[in-house]
Amino acid sequence: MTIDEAQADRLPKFDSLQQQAFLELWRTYDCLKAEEEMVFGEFEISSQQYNALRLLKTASPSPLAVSALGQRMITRAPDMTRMLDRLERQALIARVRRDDNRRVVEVTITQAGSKLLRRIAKPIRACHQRQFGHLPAGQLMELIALLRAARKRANSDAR
Amino acid sequence: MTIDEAQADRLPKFDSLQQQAFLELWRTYDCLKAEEEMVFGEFEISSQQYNALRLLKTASPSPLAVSALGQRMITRAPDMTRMLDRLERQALIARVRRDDNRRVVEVTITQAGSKLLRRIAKPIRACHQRQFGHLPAGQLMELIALLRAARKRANSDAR
DNA sequence: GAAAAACACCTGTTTAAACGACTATTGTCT
DNA sequence: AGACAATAGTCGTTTAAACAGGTGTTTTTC
Repeated sequence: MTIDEAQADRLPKFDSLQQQAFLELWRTYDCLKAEEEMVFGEFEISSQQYNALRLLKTASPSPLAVSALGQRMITRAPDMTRMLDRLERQALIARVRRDDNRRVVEVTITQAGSKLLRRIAKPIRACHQRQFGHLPAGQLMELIALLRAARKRANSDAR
Repeated sequence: MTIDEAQADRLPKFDSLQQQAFLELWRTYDCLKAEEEMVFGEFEISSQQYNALRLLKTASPSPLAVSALGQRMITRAPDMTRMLDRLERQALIARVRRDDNRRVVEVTITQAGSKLLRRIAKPIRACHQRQFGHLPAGQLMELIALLRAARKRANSDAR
């Protein structure tokens, strides 16, 4: 082992501020996500699926093409098909192939889907309330602004 | 459909601040995570595995029991065994069953593991620099503080 | 107007996550 | 000492994520 390696070997006890920020983001997200997923779990749905249903609900009564839906998802889903398969199996969405362009499949939320969304709304709101309710509105807005600012660069040149 | 349901049907265009905060957290995390995973991908490792290696490095030269390692992971891993299997297959860690308590398996990072950690250090630092470098230190510290504050409740009564 | 390119989605396959049940070892209680 | 409970890790199985390649459809190009 060279002297350089020996030096590099002792990792800094405190990471850079940037690294620390990422770790805190990770930890916090993970913590809150776990709680959220427990709520979704009771309704036999994943947060991704919930996200998709919400997007469909917002679009309704218009349908959304699979690709359009995919682009709007928060977490990029490389396999929309099978995710929609699962939602369809639960009768929460419906798919129809468009007639004037038979390549695209249009997705709509069903009544059952809307109903599920309504049933899940309150528990989810309560969950977020538990998570962030103890922070005053000013701090929340600040947090939101900072998170947006952090993403701004990433959105502009990367991705 | 009842009148109540019809009302509940139109979801609010703007969610509660709490919900908005969670969404921003999700989006930001997802965005940054994706970039980080590309870096890890070049080294054929996942962020979870990196996390484990770092913990082992911090403990070294002492070993860490599987359970101790599991508890320190950021994202709770319900299957340490197979994750360690993969690291062991890459010769990045070593496992030895403890003699005075043959139930526990002690894990140590190998030389190859340390070396990988050293090689990956710079690209990762650069990644976080790209992600957060454009924010002034004051804002970063504020972000860190807010993220910690958000977690505080979740840590105290839940989990 | 036929061939090639582009598009939108689907499918096959490999890999890892998740959940429980299971094995081996140690500690506790009478 | 022997039964019972607790602990530490492993393994089996189901389910979903990821990636690449494939199919049918439309648009473009010559």
